[in-house]
Amino acid sequence: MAEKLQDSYLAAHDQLYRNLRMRIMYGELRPGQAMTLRGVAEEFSVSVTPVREALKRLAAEGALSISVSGRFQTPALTNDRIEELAALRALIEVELATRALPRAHMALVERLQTINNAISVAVAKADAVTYIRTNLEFHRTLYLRAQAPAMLATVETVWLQMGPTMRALYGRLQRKDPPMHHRLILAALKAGDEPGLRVAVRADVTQGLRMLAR
Amino acid sequence: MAEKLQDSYLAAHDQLYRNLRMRIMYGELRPGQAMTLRGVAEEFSVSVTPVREALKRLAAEGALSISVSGRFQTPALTNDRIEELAALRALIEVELATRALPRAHMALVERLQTINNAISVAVAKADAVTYIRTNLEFHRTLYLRAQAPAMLATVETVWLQMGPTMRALYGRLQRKDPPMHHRLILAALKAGDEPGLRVAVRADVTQGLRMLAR
DNA sequence: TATCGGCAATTGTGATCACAAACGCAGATG
DNA sequence: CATCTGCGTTTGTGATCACAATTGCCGATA
Repeated sequence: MAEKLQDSYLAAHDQLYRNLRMRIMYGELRPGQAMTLRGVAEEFSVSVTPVREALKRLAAEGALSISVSGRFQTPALTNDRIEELAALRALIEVELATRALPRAHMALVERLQTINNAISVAVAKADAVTYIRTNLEFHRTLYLRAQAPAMLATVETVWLQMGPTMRALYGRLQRKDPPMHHRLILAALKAGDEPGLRVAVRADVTQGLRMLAR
Repeated sequence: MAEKLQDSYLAAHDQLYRNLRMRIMYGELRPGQAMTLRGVAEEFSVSVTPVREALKRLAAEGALSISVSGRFQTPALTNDRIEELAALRALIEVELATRALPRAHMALVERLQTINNAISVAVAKADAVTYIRTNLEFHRTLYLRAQAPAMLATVETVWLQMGPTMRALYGRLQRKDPPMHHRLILAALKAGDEPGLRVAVRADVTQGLRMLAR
């Protein structure tokens, strides 16, 4: 195999996948944005073969939609689908937070508070991409403690599908308030309050949905 | 594009994907079973290019695992991961059933009963593959009524990951009892009993987990 | 008999090419 | 001014090839 295993070398298609995945999940691409095999191939100076694998993989995860003729573009979600994805987030993330709670020590809460400060800065600067990235980092850091890799992978797929739409929503809303629900989450973590944690996580995840129903 | 759109022609890699996906989800492959690009290519009389796309896609969905050197094989799940996947099933399928309940009319219940009879036949014949397929068909038929395609797709991915393991489990257990929990589900559907439905679905989904903790 | 070393076969990766279908813009037509 | 018709360009698909790394088997050695 051409895949060098020494150190942490990654195959070309895997580098492409990770790079594009970040772009999509963190809202750097608008909904409906088209991508072509040769376009991406030229941008990354590779042939179309690894690009095809990366785009197909992203499409399989719902990060890209494929037109009937096979063209790739970021998905433009309907309101119904947004509601569904938000409900999935609520279901899974409440469970992940619950599983993380007994393992959440002070060091974790402090790390979360640091991330929370970064979120506040991003909000103040109205930097949508940084806001989305740090916000997801907050959630991921908490859920990593749940020791539930399959659940985390599933919810990350949901985040991925919502990426372009979240960018469009947050960019439109221009919210100015710091992350209120995150403070509730931190308080519940410190107090070991499981019911309170579940309510706080559910509220945080569902919050974005409310401003959709404008 | 080489993709003919007339009628319902599918690209070669898509045919491969669907075929292999069925094999895996319905337990026709054992855990840890290896697959090679050239092996599959020869079996389906195509080149390695479409095979690579199909296998990569399945790997992205967790239906196949990739070794450090890039080889493909069906996943051999740890007990922890099985517990996680069962918990995901419980979370999502309870929600899907709840959403399907208000739309579940008599015709649907009758279709479910027909499928249930087929399940009993498969159990009596100790046909693990048919049992798994018809059992999932029972669940899918119910959940289709929920009008929640993203949730259904997510839970199908979970089914996919558990396919080979379920085959190994059911093959070992040789259960003889007809689907008890399914009768409870049907009764709750007929009665419009949402709490009862949620309990029945959760029990049905978690049931397989218990015989794992032998 | 068990273990190690080495070589041949196997395997995944990425580049390149031909091909057919869809796209998109320009020009003709009403 | 709006709509349709062509035609060149763009795009995804699948086959093939060279390559490098892994695998696995066979024989040598202790």
